[in-house]
Amino acid sequence: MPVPEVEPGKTRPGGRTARVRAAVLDAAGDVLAEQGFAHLDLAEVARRADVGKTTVYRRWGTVANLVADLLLDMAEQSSPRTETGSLLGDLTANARLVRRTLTDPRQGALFKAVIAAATSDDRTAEALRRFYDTRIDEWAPCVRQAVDRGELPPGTDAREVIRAVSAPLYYRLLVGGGALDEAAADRAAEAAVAAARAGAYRGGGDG
Amino acid sequence: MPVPEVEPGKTRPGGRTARVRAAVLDAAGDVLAEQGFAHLDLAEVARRADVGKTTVYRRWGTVANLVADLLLDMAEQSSPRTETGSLLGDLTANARLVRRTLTDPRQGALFKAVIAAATSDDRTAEALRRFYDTRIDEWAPCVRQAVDRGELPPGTDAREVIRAVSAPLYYRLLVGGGALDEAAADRAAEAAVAAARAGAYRGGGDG
DNA sequence: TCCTAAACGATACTGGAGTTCCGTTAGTCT
DNA sequence: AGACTAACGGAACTCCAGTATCGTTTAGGA
Repeated sequence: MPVPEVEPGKTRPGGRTARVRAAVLDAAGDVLAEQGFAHLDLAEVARRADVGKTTVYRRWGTVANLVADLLLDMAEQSSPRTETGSLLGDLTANARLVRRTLTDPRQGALFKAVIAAATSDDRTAEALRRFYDTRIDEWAPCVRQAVDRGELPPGTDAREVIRAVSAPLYYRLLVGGGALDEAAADRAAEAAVAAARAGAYRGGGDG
Repeated sequence: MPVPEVEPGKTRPGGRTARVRAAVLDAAGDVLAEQGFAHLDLAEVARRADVGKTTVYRRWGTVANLVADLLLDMAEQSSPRTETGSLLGDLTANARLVRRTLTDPRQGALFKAVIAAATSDDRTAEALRRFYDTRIDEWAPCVRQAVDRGELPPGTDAREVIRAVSAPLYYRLLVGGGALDEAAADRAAEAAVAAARAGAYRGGGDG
């Protein structure tokens, strides 16, 4: 792959360039959701996006790059966090949001595909890590508030608690083990709260 | 793909056939561990296994099939569970075993690859699910013993507790969020015990 | 030990993913 | 408005993963 001095789309990001990017990312999402990461080929994405095959190969080049860009695009659309006043309420809201996302036909398949891509490409893995860092940062404050209220022991690692809510849901999505229903989401939140109360997440990073 | 009436390797499983299977699975594991699921091609596996390319395509046909067979092979080698007498001790032992497996260069990469393959192929997903069912069944008894001892509330879903130990470790392996060190393993076990004590895993399936 | 055919493997072939070339379209700047 | 060139896109090409063919080896049974 001949590396261009400046990658396309940077010096003239407006108009057509932006339209092409949007169309390609949209089509890529569709294909990933329908067929999974393994059967994704850029030619088909180009066809669906009504865009020249050459363009897709020039701007993204590999499946991994395309997926990484898709992830970047997804990270920009943030869904606001709800505040219920109690830790269990907040984490349950988070767990249900995650569950709803993962069980949505398009989004769920997309996440599976993105995670699969990240297992064999370092740049995609990095993009994925950043995506979740952003998401987790949005929710961490509710844990810190709980610490301030005295619901949780001081020194509790807020981000670790948020991850603890998601972990069992992703586990079900990727390796199985029961339905990904609302009861599972509620249980994930409940378990995270119980573990945090018991001090299992003390001592980590930020408090 | 012309489906044969009887798939190769079933009517004459001895001698050469078995040697070929072992060599191919071994080579496949190496390639998966080194390059990941995305860049796996059967021709290279054949080359490494010192086996005809035709043979690999005839017996396995697709990457997903090969990975599923590899998984079947892995499921047969069971590592015995240790008994420490306390729930936290048992689950910590389990968490550390899982962590050691996932951080081992070959095994860890292999698990990543297998999970990635399962995201886009139903048969691989089914094989993966069975693999974990077996593993989890091996460890579930220690939770039931804890229930009998009165350490956990009656009605606790044993398999769900075991999954709760693994979930955060797999989450770290696949989507990131901190090092996969022994402290993380110990924390996973501690959190699972705390959540189980609080009754977060009551009401599920077997008790 | 000998026979049958299951399974292997070397070789040649094919289709399509990814690349290159070059002409066309249209964003951006003055 | 006009010039400049970034970015797009059609078409032809390359290369190799996956397939087909057919002869060779060897497992399993008599």
